[in-house]
Amino acid sequence: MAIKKTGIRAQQADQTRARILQAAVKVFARDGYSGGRVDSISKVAESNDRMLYYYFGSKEQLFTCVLEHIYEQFNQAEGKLKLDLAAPAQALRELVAFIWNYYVKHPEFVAILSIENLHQGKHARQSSEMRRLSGEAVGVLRPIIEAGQAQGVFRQDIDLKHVYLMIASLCYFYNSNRHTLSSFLGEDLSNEGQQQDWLAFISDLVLRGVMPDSVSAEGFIN
Amino acid sequence: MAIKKTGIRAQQADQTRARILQAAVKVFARDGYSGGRVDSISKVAESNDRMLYYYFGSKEQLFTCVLEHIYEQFNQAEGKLKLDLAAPAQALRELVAFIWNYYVKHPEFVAILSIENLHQGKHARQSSEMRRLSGEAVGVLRPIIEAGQAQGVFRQDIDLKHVYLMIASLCYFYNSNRHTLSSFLGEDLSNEGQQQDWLAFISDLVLRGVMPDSVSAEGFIN
Amino acid sequence: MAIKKTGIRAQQADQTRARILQAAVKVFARDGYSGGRVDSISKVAESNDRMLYYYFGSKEQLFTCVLEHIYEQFNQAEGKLKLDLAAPAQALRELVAFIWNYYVKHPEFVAILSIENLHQGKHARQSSEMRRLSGEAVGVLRPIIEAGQAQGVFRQDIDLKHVYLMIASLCYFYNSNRHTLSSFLGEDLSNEGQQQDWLAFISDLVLRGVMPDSVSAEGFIN
Amino acid sequence: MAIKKTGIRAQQADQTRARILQAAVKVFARDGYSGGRVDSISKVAESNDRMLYYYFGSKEQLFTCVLEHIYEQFNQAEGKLKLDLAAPAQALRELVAFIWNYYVKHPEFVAILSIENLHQGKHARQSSEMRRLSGEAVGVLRPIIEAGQAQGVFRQDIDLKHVYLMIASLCYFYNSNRHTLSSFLGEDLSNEGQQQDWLAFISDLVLRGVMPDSVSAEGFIN
DNA sequence: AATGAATGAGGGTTCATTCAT
DNA sequence: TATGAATGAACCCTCATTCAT
Repeated sequence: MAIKKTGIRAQQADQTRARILQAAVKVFARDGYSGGRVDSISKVAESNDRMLYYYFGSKEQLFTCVLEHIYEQFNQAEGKLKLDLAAPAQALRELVAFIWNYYVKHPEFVAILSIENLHQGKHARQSSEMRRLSGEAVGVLRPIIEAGQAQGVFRQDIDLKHVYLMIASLCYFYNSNRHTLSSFLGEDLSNEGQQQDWLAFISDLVLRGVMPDSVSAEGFIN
Repeated sequence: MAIKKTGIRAQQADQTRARILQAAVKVFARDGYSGGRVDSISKVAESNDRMLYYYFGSKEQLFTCVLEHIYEQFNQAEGKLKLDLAAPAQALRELVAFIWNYYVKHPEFVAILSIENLHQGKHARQSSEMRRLSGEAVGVLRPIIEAGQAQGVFRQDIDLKHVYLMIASLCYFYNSNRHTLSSFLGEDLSNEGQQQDWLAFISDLVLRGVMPDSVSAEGFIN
Repeated sequence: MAIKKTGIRAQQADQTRARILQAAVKVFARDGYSGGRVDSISKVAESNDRMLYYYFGSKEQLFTCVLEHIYEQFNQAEGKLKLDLAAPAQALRELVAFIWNYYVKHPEFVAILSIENLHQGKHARQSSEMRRLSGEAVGVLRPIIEAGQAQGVFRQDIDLKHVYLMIASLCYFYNSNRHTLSSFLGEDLSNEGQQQDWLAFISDLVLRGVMPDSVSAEGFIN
Repeated sequence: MAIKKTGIRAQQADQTRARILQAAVKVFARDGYSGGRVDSISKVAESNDRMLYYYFGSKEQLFTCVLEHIYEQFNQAEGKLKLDLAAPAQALRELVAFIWNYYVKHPEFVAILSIENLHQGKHARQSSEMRRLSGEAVGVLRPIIEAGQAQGVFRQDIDLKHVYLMIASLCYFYNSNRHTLSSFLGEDLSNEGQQQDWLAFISDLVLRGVMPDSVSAEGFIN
């Protein structure tokens, strides 16, 4: 990896690998792990079964790579966020919006994470790459909270982990379970208006969650 | 179903059916839909493949029955809740606690719902029984909120659906994604202390979510 | 096994099992263990792959059954031998002739044994049935030798195992290696005349091997 | 081959070829022809699949080369034997001991020959090199027998081919089938004591096989 | 009501081999 | 000379399902 490959063949090889990986993301997200057929993946990738084993060893290892891949992509996107720590509440709102939008626009990210959890997180547990990637789950969140606390606009007794879970819950569940929810609630949660409303709601809610009791969420921001 | 069966043979038959259904809940929750083998189910049920087809027709129909079954169970449990509408905040806290505890104690409920969503809710959509069962998703929640609004302790501009989603999100996600979350956060979310902390946090948060801005959550309740 | 199966279905089932077993003998003998395709076997048996697994569990277990089967057949045939212990030399000649003829007429027996040895006898070692069947490898030979010793026509210092190995070697190798031998010796060992000559030779040789030094083999018999 | 290659590149090439050949001997002997994977061979040879095809064309041709190779090695070893034709019985004993020891020390030779016979000797038949190498299968044996006959210590009516087969049978079978034999006889034939006893036994037996009836085997030699 | 026997299609995986550089 | 990339066919085996009793 350190040494850059050159030559047309090597480049094509990288492309083949990449195509298979992307196809796997798509197929696993659509059909689950067991349901995701090796054959389907290689067809979507316009390659053949054998190459999948050539590059990834097995279906299981491929899934692990998929997991690493989607997480890396998420991390990259998150890394590009430019948040103004001088305005912690605003920064927090923007982070919530980012996460929400990422989940909405990347249903495969949500699906793959759900699949992995149905498998008790066994792939994530076995992957050292995953441990590296997840090292700073709260990495972006932490400075915001600390800045808010320093300014006195956030409560001092906040558990960072709780804030993280709160945001993730509110963004994830709506998307991961939108099908049964739409059935049960009798409303199409995929509708954009609904989505906007929900984002507004959780955005406020998160702020309420971190702010001192006497301070109004809306009031403060404006 | 409506007509009660009698006789030993009929009872045995019902027992066989019930054993298969419970085995299916267990196996699907553990292995997913594709991964859940008809064979495994009949073995766990101490029956044989053929009976599964005899009673349920197909794997797919069996899964639909499983879905209906777990939802019916949840509804029954929820129906037993005795909430004091005279104290809406307290009632809301109790509802949150109930849902949280139900998810914690019935991981198969959470798993099966996740599976169904990975399948785009197709079984739920096709089942009229499901539509009936889900008819009143917000049925328990509605009177609480209305009572709170009548008393002036809850905001008037609350969207019932948002409250429902908020509670469900905060209870569900922690459980459904606890494996990857434990990895990422570096803490075991299955730990009981962690669970208690989280319940306390979301319990407050939900109240903050429904109360007028100037009223403190803790303050009001106590 | 103890309870005799009845009914047409059960009989057909036994036949199916038997057909697969016989086909397996044939195919393994022809193509070796790795070379013997599950598919070929089920085709020869006029059945299908699935039944092979239904009855035998795996290719490996099927091979073990084949091993047991051919050995059982051999034992049965050997058991039918009626040897006159009053004439030990003659009895020994008849035993040699029987073994020789069995190997000639059952090349699959020879082949399967060779295959098993190329696999270091792992199937035989793991099969309790094989241990039972092989329990009396020298069972038929022993009384002959003891009778000969009692009559003073066989040497007293004979190692039963050596006699067994001598006979088996001389009968087996000619058949097991006839292809390369035919090439190397420039003569077709499958030719019946050659076979007769060899049988006569080894028949004498075996007698020479067990008789006291001063007694001529041919002389004594005639 | 006739023209000696020179230069470092050429030498390396020869070494690669030799490594592959030796690896093939090892792998085929261990796993059989079908079971012997091209991949395993190239790995053992610390080379790669492609080189195997570069040097040998195909798996089948490689096996043929293996066959030729092991036979050549045997011939070379046999050629180094210095036998005293003035003492034919002693010479015959030494030849038996040589063959026995060669088989014991070269189980791969025995294995590969067995494999080739399971394949009906097709590779040997197609190889002109094999025909050349096997040209004088009885080449070493013939002068011994003729010398013995001339001295009157061996029978006149001996079939050279029978003597060859007798020796080969008695040496080969014990080794080729030692796994099942050990199982069946309940004794470990790989044990050195057992081997020595057997060599003594067959050594005497072979002499008995070639000597006139009235002459004792042991008596004569000593 | 219950169950052994049977099946075709397809599961993940590996095979020997060839291409292109 | 040497090697990564690629392939189609076939491997052993298991799937959900149905038949016949």
